[in-house]
Amino acid sequence: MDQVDIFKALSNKTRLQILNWLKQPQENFPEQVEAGFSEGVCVGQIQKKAGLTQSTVSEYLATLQRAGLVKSTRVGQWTYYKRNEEAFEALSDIVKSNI
Amino acid sequence: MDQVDIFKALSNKTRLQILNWLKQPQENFPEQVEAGFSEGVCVGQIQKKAGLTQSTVSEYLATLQRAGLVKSTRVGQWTYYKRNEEAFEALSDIVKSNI
DNA sequence: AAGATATATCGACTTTTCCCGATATCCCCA
DNA sequence: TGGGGATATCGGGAAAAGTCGATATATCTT
Repeated sequence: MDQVDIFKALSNKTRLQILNWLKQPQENFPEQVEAGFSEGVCVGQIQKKAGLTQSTVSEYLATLQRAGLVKSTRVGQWTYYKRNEEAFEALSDIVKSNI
Repeated sequence: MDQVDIFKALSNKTRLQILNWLKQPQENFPEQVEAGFSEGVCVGQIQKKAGLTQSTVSEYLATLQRAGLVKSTRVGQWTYYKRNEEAFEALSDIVKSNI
């Protein structure tokens, strides 16, 4: 994945919002209690909050994952997404000294 | 200028290259000697190196400037562009802690 | 004042992105 | 083992971005 694709993934208001929501899953996704948050938040919760269709949100999450910005875990019928913090640190360093 | 527009400005291989070239103007634009580099590099030099048309490069530089990533100075018939390093530091911080 | 040069803007066309509905796939459970 | 729920993928129409050639604007020179 090259830098252009990372920046493209970040070039969308909804995708930026999703990343931001995933910083505080407990606050932003109160409905998801039983499953805990260690694996992340499932697609349906994110979709509901984003107010876009399921297919759009699924595609957005795939885009973020291809860029390396989130990681996913499948548990039963659910896919949980969470931030990949290492990627943000690496990107921050790139912006600071390699662009 | 919001974050989305900054990331959009960075979502293009040529624009990333231009930003990178402007980190070392002396090395990357050896033809531009007489004018010095304190004000930056003029559009024509950047265009020649990018290998795209004048209108495209001019538009790219305008995009980078709207995003705050470069600054321009008009001197006679030339417009000199240089990096706005403060913007990169600010963006690095945003990526590290605000996205 | 006129021509030359540098840059910006405009109009058009192509490619990409956005976002949807429909459908397929995967997994659970009665 | 079949129905239902969660997610992924596909196909498409609308909007935006990429890129060009042509033209406009600004400035320098003579």
